[in-house]
Amino acid sequence: MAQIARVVVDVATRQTDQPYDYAIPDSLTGQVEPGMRVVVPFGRRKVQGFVVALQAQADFNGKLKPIQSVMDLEPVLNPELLALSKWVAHTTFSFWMTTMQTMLPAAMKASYARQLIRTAPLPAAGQALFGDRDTIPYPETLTPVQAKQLRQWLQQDLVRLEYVVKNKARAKTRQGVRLPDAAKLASTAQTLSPRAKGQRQLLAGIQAAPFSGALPITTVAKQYDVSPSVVEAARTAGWLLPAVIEVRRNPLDLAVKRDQPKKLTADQQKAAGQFIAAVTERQPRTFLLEGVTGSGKTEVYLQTIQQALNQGRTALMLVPEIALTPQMVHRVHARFGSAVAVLHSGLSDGEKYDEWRRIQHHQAQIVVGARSAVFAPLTHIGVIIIDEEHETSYKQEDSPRYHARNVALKRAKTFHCPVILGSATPSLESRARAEKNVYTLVRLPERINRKPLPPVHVIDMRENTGNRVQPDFSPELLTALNTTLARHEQSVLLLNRRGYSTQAMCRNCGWIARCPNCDISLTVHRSQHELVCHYCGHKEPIPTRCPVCHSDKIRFFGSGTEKIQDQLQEILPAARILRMDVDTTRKKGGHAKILKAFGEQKADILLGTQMIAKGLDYPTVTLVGVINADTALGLPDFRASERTFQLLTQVAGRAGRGDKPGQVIIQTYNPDHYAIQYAAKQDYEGFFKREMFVRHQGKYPPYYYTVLLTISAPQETVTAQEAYRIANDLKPLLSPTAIVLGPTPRSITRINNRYYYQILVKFKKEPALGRGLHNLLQNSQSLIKSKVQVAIDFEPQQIM
DNA sequence: AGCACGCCGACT
DNA sequence: GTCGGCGTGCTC
Repeated sequence: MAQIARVVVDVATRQTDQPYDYAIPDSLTGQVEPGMRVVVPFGRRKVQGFVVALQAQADFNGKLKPIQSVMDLEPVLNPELLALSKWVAHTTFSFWMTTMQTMLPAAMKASYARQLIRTAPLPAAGQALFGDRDTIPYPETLTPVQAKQLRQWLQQDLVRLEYVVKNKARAKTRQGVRLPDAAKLASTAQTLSPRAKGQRQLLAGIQAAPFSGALPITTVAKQYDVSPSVVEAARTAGWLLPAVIEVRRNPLDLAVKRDQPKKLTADQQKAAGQFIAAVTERQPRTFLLEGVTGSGKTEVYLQTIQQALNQGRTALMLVPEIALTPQMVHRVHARFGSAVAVLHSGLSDGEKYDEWRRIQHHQAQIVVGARSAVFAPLTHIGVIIIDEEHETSYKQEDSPRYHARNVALKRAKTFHCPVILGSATPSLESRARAEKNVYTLVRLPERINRKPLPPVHVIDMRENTGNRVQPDFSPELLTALNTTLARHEQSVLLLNRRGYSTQAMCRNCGWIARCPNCDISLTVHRSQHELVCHYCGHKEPIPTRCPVCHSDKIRFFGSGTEKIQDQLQEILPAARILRMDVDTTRKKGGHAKILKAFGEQKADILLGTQMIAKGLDYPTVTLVGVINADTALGLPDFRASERTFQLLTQVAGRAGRGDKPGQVIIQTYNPDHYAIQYAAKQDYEGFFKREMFVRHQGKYPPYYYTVLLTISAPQETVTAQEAYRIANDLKPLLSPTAIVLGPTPRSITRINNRYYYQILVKFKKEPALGRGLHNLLQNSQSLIKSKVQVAIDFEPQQIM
């Protein structure tokens, strides 16, 4: 008989990252299962914990405390997810508790409260504190005098301190009614006042055609053609019984018009055929679907999903957050209706919780969502699709630093199902695996409409710099913008830099506005009348005089989207310009709103950061302009070329999707750079070969694995010291083929008054490294007192 | 993460 | 003497 529960507690630290044994009290026998949340005493407090196993015997040699209560009626993590959470924790060097919480909707994260309970009469000061209540929330602020008093009362047992674990997750409910038994209903006819006309009508209606179960008041009113207040009255009178109804907060418009599978082109058919066979035969294979923009990947996905459903299986489809547009969601929804659950950041916590529950209760067989949807509680998965697989947003940047692609591959192995990775510009890692036949390469080389890709002009911005009236616009781009405008067609302009200006500088003495907390200059946000730090969020007013030399010659350098918008408006006064960046899309739905306005042709030019490059599919766009293709190229990251190529290729694909021919203009100071050259030719395979050579030379992925250690502390000397110590501890663990770069200060060494140093390890095969890194974290406890933090990132996406 | 325990300097 | 400063170590 299992009397012991092993519980991982909600205290995310290295020391407590392990299961603790708890006794299952008699009152809870049979109610505790692995994967359930429980409330347990931990030290003096009460905390939430996850039951990870049941045992007959305790591992712990001491007195066990009992579980206080069980938070769930059924496990929130099924055995597959429980095992997966452990695997993710281990492979990403994060806490088990954290990975389990990551799998659940935010609404299920516990919140904690302390409360004071009066157990005996208190002196006057206590009366003031408690008033006429015996239980009060723990006061937010206490004066030293109050604190001292409270301590005394606690010691004298006049007051008790209690810890409460709160479960935030609540299904949304509505007031409803259900029917009493037939006899009661029949007797009501006599007791009802003759003047209660409405209630009589309702009663007659119900007797003629009774409803079953519980229905919302409004539904009943509508069904029997009475006013809701009549139903309300019937409930108050007691002949309709009150009921609480769980309603689904509804993120999808359920009244969507259903569509049918489309006829596939020969290429699509060939691809879909392979996927469908793999789904049917339950092969745990990974496909890399390399398809140019507009080649109809989505239709292939949808038909593959259909096959999974036909087989009685479920399907998981991951899409980058930014591409999870209403258009995209609508498409899947139109095909599969209410079998689809959508998980993305646009939903409220409550909505996410509801969607999650629908999946858990098998009411949804298809999940479409961003990164974290990879943990959706689906069972019997028949296929996993990752669209735009090269997107860096599939890697979570903070702990747990998991890559959705790796998690998907792991789950696919468990479920014996295929994974389809789709992209027009696959990541080098994936494309290289296809080269080695680890993945099966499938190509969709042509656009569905057979339209050629639009011509791309690369403009050398080094020429005629001095002569240009508008330093940010080449004559070619201006002409194209003008003619497009004249033809009443739409343009998309990409500038990967938000704000107004990247620098505010004094022309007299050279002073530059810098962030007080970070080693970076402040960005000018003119509409906000502020200087903003894009790293820590620090804000200050724009100075009118130089704080050093007091001159008024403060000038702004480096153009951001705000400034370009101003300039553009000046050059093209007639143009209606929409700006889309983090600043204009911060509000919920802001993103969709701008896209909708542009789609309805309420603007001529859409100017924005890289978010405009993804998922935007408007046939009316005939001009795509890239104002500065070099922003990403200059970064000290080995993926700079890959990023640039992907971004340019993607944004170029936005032009000429309709009947009218499109064109693309790329402005650059590096016109000869291969990333720009291959992007202009839309030649992925060419770029792949060239970049593979570069990576081989530099000993970078996909030829080598990478692990990035980031060491940070409030003092730079401490940070450097610890970084060197860690590097020295690490080196003896490695074989001679491994390469250790650093420690080096990060390019922005100080952010939010913490200094960052990093160590990059490149290796091919290091069996001892994983263990070594885990030990390192284990021992890093000693670093806590000097406020040193160590973060380990396996296969980092950002190396800066 | 909290919280207790414990060991030292500054006060009612 | 004791109150409270924070350094150290534990929580089944």
